[in-house]
Amino acid sequence: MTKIASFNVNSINARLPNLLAWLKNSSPDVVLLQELKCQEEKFPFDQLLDAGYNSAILGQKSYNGVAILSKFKIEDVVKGLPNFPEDEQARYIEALISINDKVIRVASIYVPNGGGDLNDCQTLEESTKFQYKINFFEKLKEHLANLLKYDEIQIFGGDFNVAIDEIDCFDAKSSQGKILFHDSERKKMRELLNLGYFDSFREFNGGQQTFSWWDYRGNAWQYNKGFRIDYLLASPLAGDLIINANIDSQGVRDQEKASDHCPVYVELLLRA
DNA sequence: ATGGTCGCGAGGCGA
Repeated sequence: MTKIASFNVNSINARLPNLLAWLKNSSPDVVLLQELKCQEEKFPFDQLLDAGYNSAILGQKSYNGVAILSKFKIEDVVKGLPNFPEDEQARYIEALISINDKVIRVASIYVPNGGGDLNDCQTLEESTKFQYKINFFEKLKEHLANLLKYDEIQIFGGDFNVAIDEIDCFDAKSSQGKILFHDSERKKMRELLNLGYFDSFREFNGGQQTFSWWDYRGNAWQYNKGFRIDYLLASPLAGDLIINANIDSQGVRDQEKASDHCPVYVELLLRA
C-alpha cells in the first residue's frame, strides 16, 4: 500500500516538531507540502532525511514555498508552472517518483488565497489579489490539461484555497460570495476537475462533511468552523488505483503549535 | 462583527 499526502504546514521551520511527529505516526510515502515560508538554504533537509525522506523544494523568503517529500527517489523536478514563468511566487513543484516499478507524477500546489482588505468601491472580483488567483487557476488548468494527455498515474495535491461545494463549508450561506467560496473561484476549481481529475476525498466519502482548514482566529477549531480547501486530484489512471482517501482531521490540528491546516491523504494499491 | 490569531522578522503584510 502506498500513501500520498498533502499538508499546508504554515512555515516548515515553525512546524518541524509537529511535522516529524505526524510523519512518524502516519508514515506517508510521499508528502506534498505548502507554505514553507523559507528559502531553500533554510529548509530542514537533514532532519527530514534522518526521518527517511528525500526533499525537492521551491522556496521563497517569508511567503509561499512548496516541496515534495518522498521515501523514494525524486526525479525530473519541475519548479514553477512552465506556462507561467513570470510568476515570482513559489507555488508549484512537480516531479516523477517510481514506486514498485510504477511511475507516479506528483505536484504540490499552493493556489493564491486572493483575499485580504479591499479598497473602497472595490469588489472581490476587482481586487488585484483575486485576479491573480483567477489567473493562477487559468495557468494551472492549461498545464494540467497538457499533463492529462500523457495518460499517467498523477496525483496533484495542495491548498487550492477554494471550497468546492456547500458541504465543504461550515456555513455555506454566510460564506457565499466571500473568499474561499466565491462563485468565480469555485468555477475555476470545477474547471480543473472537469479536465478529468477526481476529487479523491469526495469520491470515497460521499456526503461526509470533513474540513481541512480552520482559521486561527475566533476559536474556529473549537467551534468546528472550517472549510475543506486542501485536495488531492487524481488522474483517471490514478483513480483506478486509489483504495482510500481521507483527512487527518483529528490528532494534528489540535496539537500544540499546530498549522491552521491538517493533512489530507490517499492510499493506492500499486502492483508491478 | 472591517474583529480575531498566527508566522515572518523586526513594522506591517499575508493568510
